Amino acid sequence: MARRTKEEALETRNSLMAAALEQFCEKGIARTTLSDIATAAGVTRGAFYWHFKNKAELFEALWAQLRNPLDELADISENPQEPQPLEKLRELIVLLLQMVVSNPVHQQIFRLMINRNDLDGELQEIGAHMQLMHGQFRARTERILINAIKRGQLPADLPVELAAFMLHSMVDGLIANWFAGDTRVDMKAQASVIVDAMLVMLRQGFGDSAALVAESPIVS
Amino acid sequence: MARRTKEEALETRNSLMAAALEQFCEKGIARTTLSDIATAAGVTRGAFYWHFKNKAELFEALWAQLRNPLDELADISENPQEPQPLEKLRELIVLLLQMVVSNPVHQQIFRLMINRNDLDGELQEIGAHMQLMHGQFRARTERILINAIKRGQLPADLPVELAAFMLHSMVDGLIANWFAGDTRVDMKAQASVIVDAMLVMLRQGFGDSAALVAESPIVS
DNA sequence: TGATACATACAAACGTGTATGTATGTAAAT
DNA sequence: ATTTACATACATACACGTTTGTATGTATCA
Repeated sequence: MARRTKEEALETRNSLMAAALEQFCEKGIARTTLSDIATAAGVTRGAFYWHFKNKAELFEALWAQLRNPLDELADISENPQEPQPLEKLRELIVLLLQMVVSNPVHQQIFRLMINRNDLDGELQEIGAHMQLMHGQFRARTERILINAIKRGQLPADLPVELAAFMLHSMVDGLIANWFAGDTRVDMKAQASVIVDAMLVMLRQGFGDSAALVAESPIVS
Repeated sequence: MARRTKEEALETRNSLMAAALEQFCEKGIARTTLSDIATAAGVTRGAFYWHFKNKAELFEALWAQLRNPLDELADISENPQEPQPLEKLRELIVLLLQMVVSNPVHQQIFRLMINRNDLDGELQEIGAHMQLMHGQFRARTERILINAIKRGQLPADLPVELAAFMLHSMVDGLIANWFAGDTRVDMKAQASVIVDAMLVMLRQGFGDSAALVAESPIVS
């Protein structure tokens, strides 16, 4: 077979990207070959090289699509006038956790971000970009925490940098470990419980009294 | 040059392993070639193939050494008679965090464990083994939590599985994010503060009152 | 008829594994 | 104490499979 109509060509291009995404998530970017992608898409490498210069260009196109949901998510709660910043933060993290475990597209995004370490050569820029988004998320969390402090919803002496780092690390770890599959935890159902516990940590975990917790009996 | 004395041969073997470990941590296992290792060790691939069958065998030898510190760490607090399990858990996690940021050997271990996803082919067994150690750590945490509940140091209605999952995820995330380098947090100095906050979360984060935290003002 | 949308064929690079060469240590024979 | 014989500890060279990139062929759309 040979030349198709424009729509059919677009279809094969989309097939290539979809197949690539799937394989990237399964085996990682480095270990999926162009033949893998082409075969999975039902074409040959010829088709691939017609639509893309190389694997890096395809991944850039992929990432340009995939980052949209993340960008949207990031924009949700960036309002310094928000009267209930802590509640908004709660909703944001719950939403994030639930999306990751239920929405396959988001699963793919986060799988790629978790394995962003194997981005070499021309893909390093994208890896740096992921790193940047990662950092922006933390900065955003910090701003929300500061806003919450201003509004008396978090203690004034909360170490903001540290707290944001811990929050962010915990979310990352939860997602990564859920992906690793060593969990019998139903994260979709428990997301609220998880985030509530995190917020309690923010509100009561950093005072002077916190240091004595391990030694004393519970007060209930 | 050719045949050396036995001691010199052992030296080159050690050089190969040390060079390999360094490269593995830098570029990942998959992306370091046998030439990389040999060159970094100041020899050729001939020397490599004399001492090791292939990259997998070298990594197995490496891991056999590196897992020792982890095994020791795991054995520390496995005592059901421990009267202060929560305090022991606190010490364990603080120790873990501080070791990771200060001890280069432990850094290498955890770098390898974090990137255990790129273990393919013959190395999958080791990847599975790492996964297993990972799971055992969580099981151990669960047992400590149960012991702490028995001794009235944690609330009886604590969801043990979930709490252990969260603890574990947070530690993983902290280490991974600290490695990622996007942190101005001095984790060695703050380790105590971090773990104290985590324990507050365990003690007070899972009750019915926790769900209302985001909406109410702080009580201080 | 010419540009398009591929498939096919080919060349080059890279990494692995193995076969071979070789100088040296080492133990036994003399 | 030498010499001899062999195992050792590598370096070098080659054969192979795999992946990439490109060049070419070709049917079809427009």
